[in-house]
Amino acid sequence: MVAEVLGSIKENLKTALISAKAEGKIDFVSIPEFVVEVPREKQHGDFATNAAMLLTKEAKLPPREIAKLIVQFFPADNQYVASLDIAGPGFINFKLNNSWLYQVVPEIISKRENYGTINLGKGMKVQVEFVSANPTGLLHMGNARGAALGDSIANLLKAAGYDVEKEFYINDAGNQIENFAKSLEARYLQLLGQDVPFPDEGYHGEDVIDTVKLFTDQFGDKYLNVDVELRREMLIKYALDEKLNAIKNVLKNFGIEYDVWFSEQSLHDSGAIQETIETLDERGYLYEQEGALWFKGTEFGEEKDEVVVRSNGVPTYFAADMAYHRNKFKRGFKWVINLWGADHHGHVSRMKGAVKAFGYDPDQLEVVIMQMVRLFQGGEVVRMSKRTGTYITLSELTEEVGKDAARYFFVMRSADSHLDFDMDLAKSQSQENPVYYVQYAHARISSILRQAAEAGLEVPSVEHVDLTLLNKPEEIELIRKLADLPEVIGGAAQALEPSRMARYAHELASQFHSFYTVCRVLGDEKSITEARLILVSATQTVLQNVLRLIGVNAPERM
RNA sequence: GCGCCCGUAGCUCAAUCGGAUAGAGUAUCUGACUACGAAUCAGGGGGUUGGAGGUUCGAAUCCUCCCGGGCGCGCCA
Repeated sequence: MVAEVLGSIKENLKTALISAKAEGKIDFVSIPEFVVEVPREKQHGDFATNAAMLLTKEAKLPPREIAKLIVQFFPADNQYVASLDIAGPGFINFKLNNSWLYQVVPEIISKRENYGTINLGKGMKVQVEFVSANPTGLLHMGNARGAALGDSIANLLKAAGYDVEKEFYINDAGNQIENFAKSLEARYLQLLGQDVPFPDEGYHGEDVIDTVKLFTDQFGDKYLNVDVELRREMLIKYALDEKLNAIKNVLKNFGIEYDVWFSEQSLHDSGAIQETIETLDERGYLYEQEGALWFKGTEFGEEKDEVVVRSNGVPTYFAADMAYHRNKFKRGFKWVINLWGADHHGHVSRMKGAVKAFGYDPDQLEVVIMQMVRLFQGGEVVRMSKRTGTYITLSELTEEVGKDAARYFFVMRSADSHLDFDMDLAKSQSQENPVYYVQYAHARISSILRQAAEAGLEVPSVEHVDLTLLNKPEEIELIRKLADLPEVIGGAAQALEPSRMARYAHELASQFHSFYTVCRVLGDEKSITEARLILVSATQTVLQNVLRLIGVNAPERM
């Protein structure tokens, strides 16, 4: 509905300018890309445009003069616009009549869980890859942030009409896997009473010992006196499987299901890496130096070239990553989105360089960089270190804080700001905790509808109710908020910013609470009760839709 | 040293393509529960947007320099 209103205003603004030009009042070649938006200040009307100011240079007239002309020539028959005002340096403010708002409510009631979706993506194939942690340990707070953000971004893009696939890239190859194998081996031998040193660069976490215990429960000392290679192979095979399953489970408990789990090792096995290297070589982007094979990153604006095959013949992680991204584009994704931690930001431009080398548009690859998470507990920073094993895992987070609060906290902040995660606040079941504010609004609504049902009052069907009875400021404002959802989803999807949805959820809840304080739903006048029941039901739907996008539950009681 | 991100109210953060008087939450102060859930609402105070220049009708936003914090800069991933 907002889209229709905006469209009609934009159209009429253009008509006004063209009419003014035809009358010789103003001269310009083309109409600039002006915006019609909701002003920050309510007193500036329902919508405002900067069109007049943008034309200043070209028309060689002061902005307020142009604004006067626009107002003068603005078609009088626009069904939504009640009045126009010129304000400030040359803004034109529109005041609307409320007719369009009363059309929003039935729209929500009829679309229900689909209200808010828009067809921005037109079915474009998009891939969102996130978390993609090494299967050598447990997921930590950083992974958790990536999980919450990535899943919400995927949900947003789906709601905006994209054809989305969620993918987890399993880093199950390379040096860290060998390192992991050595750690497992050391723990295994230690467990069997051997006095062997633990590798310096090994994985010190307790969970590695747990994994080896499980292995030993099953196989005992079967691999004590065998070839080192075989022992490591069996250990790593078992451990990767076990770790990956653990990761899948933890993410599932966090409300996240992937479409594809993609193994790095499979790129080695299938020859995809070799093929990628050959392709780059054929195109002349590789050269040999000091026994290694290098990618000419500098030809794509990089600071330096990168090794793709080491002098020992083993391809680097970068080689695998190139093959992986080539594979993504070969699968037909038109928009490839990666969520990376800030510690990987240095890889963005070289990955884009690689994409370009394959002949794809580097802009089709979009890397969302998220900054580090700092954990606070008892007002103090908790240092997290994988080496020493002192870190909060995602499963501990889910258990202690709960999925809803945790996901809300991660999504609440934009990805590129450092996140201070306050454990105590997230855990607290008090008014300080923002997630309850939103959920409480939903619980309140559920309670009203429950009591209405008990009293034999069902939510009536819209066509039999006079919605214009909803005319108090709190009611109008609430409907207004409900009307914004599609636009908010569109903006958040394009900007890849799920934090906007958390903010919207909070604003909507706030508007509902204000309404609730002023307007009694279950009252004496039947016609008003009916209209308000519909409004409340519509609000419930919108709250549910928004919370679903960010993976937070909408409880009926709390 | 070079590159990227960040610096906004006491604290945690917004501000969508450069727009109007920089907004929320929290903390603090004042007020509201004898009908739908007070995990709520209404209101007050709180700012040189790290600093200095510049660009223009207009800058938290863009440019230059400086200060402070984080993260990178490997034949690791």
